[in-house]
Amino acid sequence: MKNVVMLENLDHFNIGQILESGQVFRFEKISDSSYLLNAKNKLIKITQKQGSSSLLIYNATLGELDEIWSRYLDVHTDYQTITQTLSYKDNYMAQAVAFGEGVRILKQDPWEMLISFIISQNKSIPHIKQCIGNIAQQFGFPIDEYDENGKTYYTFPTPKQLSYATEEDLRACKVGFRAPYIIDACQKNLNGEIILNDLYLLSAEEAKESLMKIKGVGPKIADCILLFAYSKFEVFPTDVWIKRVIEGVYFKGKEMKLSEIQIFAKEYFGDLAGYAQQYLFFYGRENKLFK
DNA sequence: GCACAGGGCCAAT
DNA sequence: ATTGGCCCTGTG
Repeated sequence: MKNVVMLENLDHFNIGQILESGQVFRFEKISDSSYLLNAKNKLIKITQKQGSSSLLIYNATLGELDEIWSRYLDVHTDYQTITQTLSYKDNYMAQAVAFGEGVRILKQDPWEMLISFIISQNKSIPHIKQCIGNIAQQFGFPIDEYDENGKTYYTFPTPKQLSYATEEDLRACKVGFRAPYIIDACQKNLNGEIILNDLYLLSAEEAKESLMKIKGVGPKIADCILLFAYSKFEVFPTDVWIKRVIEGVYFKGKEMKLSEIQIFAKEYFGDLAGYAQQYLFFYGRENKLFK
């Protein structure tokens, strides 16, 4: 990791909060201020000192910073307006934003998001990470060795690479009943039934409909893909955590249907729903609220 | 040790 | 529209 580049004057940017907010799975914390991040077929180390507005990215060049990482890390979005608008909504939202002041929504790879969130269903985050790691190790390419621990890291497999996996192979990666879903995603991708790059151009609604043709992709998983890969910020992925938070904060603890929560979020948060979801998720989960 | 839930979805009522 | 079952693992 000899190349290092620096990003300065970042506000509303906390790499720890960004990575720990449940949107990304291929990272590990290696010290109080450093993370290893496996993305874009590369392994980088990101260091941000406590409270600092600058970032060091190891194993990256200036060219890669411009062409890859500034977009991936969403450094050009103005979060001042977003956080302010949401904070004015209500007191609870203001607390959530204050707690997760440095959260940003990454622009990740659609294929990796598709498979990752198919795996995510009815699993806890550590388990999701483990399965994705297993799959990368089995079907991806090795990348740089990280010389501080001598461990080998792997790229996320392409659709072609992953299509060589049998159901048995996938089950060996501990994905369980999701194995046929992953196979279906590979097939629909390779035979052109779904062209992931085309979904950028569609509305969130159209793109969601398309994603849900894949087995194992329901409304929640489709919304996660739309938000974390396609930057469709008007969606509101509603999982058990968010459901409990919304019920607790906005409906006096009354049990609500998913469809009702979707309608509420769209109406209340508008085109910032995706950001709102991310702050609420991070706040609720880190503090084990409404459990 | 064992019940339970985990960033849900499918298939059968 | 509603509900049971699901691979597997960490937690209490």
